[in-house]
Parts: sequence; C-alpha cells; structure tokens
Amino acid sequence: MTAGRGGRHGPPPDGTAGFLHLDMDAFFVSVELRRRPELRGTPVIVGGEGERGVVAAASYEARAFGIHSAMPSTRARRLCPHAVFLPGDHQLYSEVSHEVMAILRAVTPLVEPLSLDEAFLDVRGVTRTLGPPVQIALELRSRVVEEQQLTASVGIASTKFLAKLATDRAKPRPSTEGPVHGSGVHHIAMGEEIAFLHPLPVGELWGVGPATLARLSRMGIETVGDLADIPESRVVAALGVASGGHLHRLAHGIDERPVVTDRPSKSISQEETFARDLVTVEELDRQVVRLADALGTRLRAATVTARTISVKVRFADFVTITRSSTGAHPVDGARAIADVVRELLAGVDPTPGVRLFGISGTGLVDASVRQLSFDDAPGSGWGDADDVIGEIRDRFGTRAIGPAVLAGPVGDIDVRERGSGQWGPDSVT
DNA sequence: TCTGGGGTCCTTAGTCCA
DNA sequence: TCTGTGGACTAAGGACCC
Repeated sequence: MTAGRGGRHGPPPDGTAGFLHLDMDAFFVSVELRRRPELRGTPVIVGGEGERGVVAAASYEARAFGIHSAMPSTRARRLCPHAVFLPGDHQLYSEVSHEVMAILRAVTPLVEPLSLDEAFLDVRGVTRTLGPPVQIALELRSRVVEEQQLTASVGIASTKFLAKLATDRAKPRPSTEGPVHGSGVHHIAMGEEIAFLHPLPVGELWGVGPATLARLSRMGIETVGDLADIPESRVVAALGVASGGHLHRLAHGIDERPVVTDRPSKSISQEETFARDLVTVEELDRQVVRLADALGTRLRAATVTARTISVKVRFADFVTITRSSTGAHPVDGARAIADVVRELLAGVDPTPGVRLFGISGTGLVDASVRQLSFDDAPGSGWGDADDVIGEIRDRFGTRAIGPAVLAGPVGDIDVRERGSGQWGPDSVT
C-alpha cells in the first residue's frame, strides 16, 4: 500500500511539512546498554572484533575518538584501545525494532521502515486529530523513551529526503567532553527548503557516495546549490539518466517519492568473509554446501523460491567476481541451490585465495505459486527432506541437523545461526 | 590502516525475437 | 531476403545505503 503523491492529503494547513524521518540514536549500542548499564558513559563498540571485523555501531563516547560504523575493528582498536567491544545480537535488535515500529504504526499506518533503526512516516492524514507534525514527533520520541528506554531523533520536512537530512540536525554530537545533546526534533518548514538545502556539501545528498562525489568535484560542484545551478543535461551526461536526473531534482528540493509501507524483498543473500583465505576446491565446496543450506532455509522461511542464483567470490587481492544463472524452475532446496552454485563455480580457481564467498537468490517467486519440478514430485526425497530438516531445526535449533559433509570429527555441525558472523569472522582459526 | 553483511538500484553489453 | 529497430531478458559489475 502506498500513500498518495500529495493529492489525497496535501500539506497540513498550518505551513508545516508532513513527512517524518525517525532514526534511533546509536541503536545497537543503546540496546546493549539497557542490559549493560555499567557501560554507560564509556566507549562501546558493537561489531566483529577479529582481524577482519568491522564496527557496526559505536557509542557517542567512542565516536569522540573518530570511530564510526564500517570502520575496520583493528583501526578502531588502535584509536581507542580501552573501548569495550560487544559481539552484537541481531535477533534482539530485530525484536526491539519491531516494538519501535509498532509505536510508530500506532500514530499512522503510513510507516516505511528503512532499516532496523530508521523509518519514514507520512503524517499528513493525521494532523487534524493528533496535532501538527512537530507535536507528533515530540510525542513519538517520548513514547520510545518511556516504552523502550531508547532515544531517537526526528526530522520533519515536506519530502522524505529533506526529512532525512533534517534528522541529522537533530542528532546528538560526539565531543571529547562527552556527547552533546541534540535538539531531538528538527523541522524544515514549508518554503525554507532551498535555503536549508543549497549551502550543504553535495555529498550530503542521499545517493552521492565517494565515486559520485569525485565526479561532481571534477565538474567543480561542491554544494547542493552548485548542482542545482547547472543544466540537468550536464548532470545526466556525467551520471546517467536515472542517477543524474534524480540528483538534479533532489538539488531543487523535488522528491515525490511516497511512503511505501510494504516492500517485498527482491533478493535474499548469504555471504561470509573467512578468517583465513580458502585455497582448495574442497574447502570452497564445504562452503557451497553450508551457504546453500543456509540460503535454502531462509528462502523457505520466507515462502519464496529463487529464479536466479548468483555467486560472489572475493579473492585475496580484493578482486571480486560474480556469476549468475537463471533456471527454468525456481529453487529453494539446499541441494538444488548447491547444484547451480557448483556449475557457476566450475571455472573459478580458488588457489589464489578466496577471502569472501557468497550466494544469493533473486527473481523471487511466491513459493505457493511455483510450478512443479522434478524435486517436488511426491517422495522424490529432497523437497521432503528440506521440510523435515526445517521442522527439526525449529524444535532443536539450527545446529541440530545439517549436511553430513559439514560434520566435524566430533560430530559438530558447522551451520551458523543467521547473523552470527554479521560483522566479520571472530579470529583466524 | 586495508576494506563486513545484507540489501537496492543502475549501467552496459549481449542475445533473442517480433 | 536483408537490414534496422526496439523491447524483454540475462549477465556482470559498480555504486550506494544502513
């Protein structure tokens, strides 16, 4: 379901804007601090602590040392040797996220989750009953604090992307004297959009990353205003029709994207960076079996099948290749996925060292409408076996059963819980 | 200082077909 | 029959986001 493009509700009559962007403050860390209150006020990092791990989230005390998310953990450790590393608990963050989203949906059904800790809301239809957007934002913040003991920042504007930029202005700031409280809510009033937008560095636009920033910089474009001032045709020539046109419109404050409440997944993927590079076909094949098993489990849990299976191999020198194959019948079984993956890997030589291997399913089809294939024939074995494996794991846990090839010398089965390797391998084994 | 995992979207190029 | 065109689809890679 989607909101109208502005026609159905229109802006609130009081000159305020109707889109909210809510972003939880240091979400993963804040959730951890609820159960580790003794760590409040100290540098805390959630992420992988191993040599190839990265920072998933950092407390504002840690950020004062220059630590930020996606930074290699080894560097974070150098910047702040006394920081406390926590491994992260994706399951818990997901549960808390659901509870926060429920608070938002109590205000309006027009909620678009962007990630576990962020969402857009379209409140244009509820201002008559709940008051102006600023009042709604303040109310949301206090409900999140009361019910979850977590803080959030909220941006309000006439479009989604401006609301997101506004949230940045509302955020706490790290400093060497400790976190500086933000305003919590920042409102870009109707008519003030351009004055807010044009002085900003162009890199703050949503969709301008390092590569685009470098291209724009070569064109002499430093601010959003610079981008707005040049003809759209020049931006399109430099960045392509879709990106160029989109960014040029954003620079003029134009963003007609509605809040989309229900976005079906387009792909499901499972990948892993190894603590030690794989160098033999046998080692790689063990990972094929393991990841195919994991991907199949997730596809079936989502009741979808994948028309296209892709593999991704990152070598020790960071050269990354992808291979994909679209089959006549969509698949969701571990064996069928592994068969496709092995075909795709037929010409891939792991001996230079494989640091990352991943597989993904795209072209997702509702499993209930898939066509019957050989594997689905009654009693053919594998479809039934996957179902039984699923039931056993539901009852006894993920590690209770798995492919025999993964069983170690003591019968331990190397099937990781989803998310256990979320932020990199723990250590070299 | 080497650079995770899970996603989305875009571009380019090739193929098939009407 | 030959050539051109354009859409749909597939594949590979890149950029970006949290």
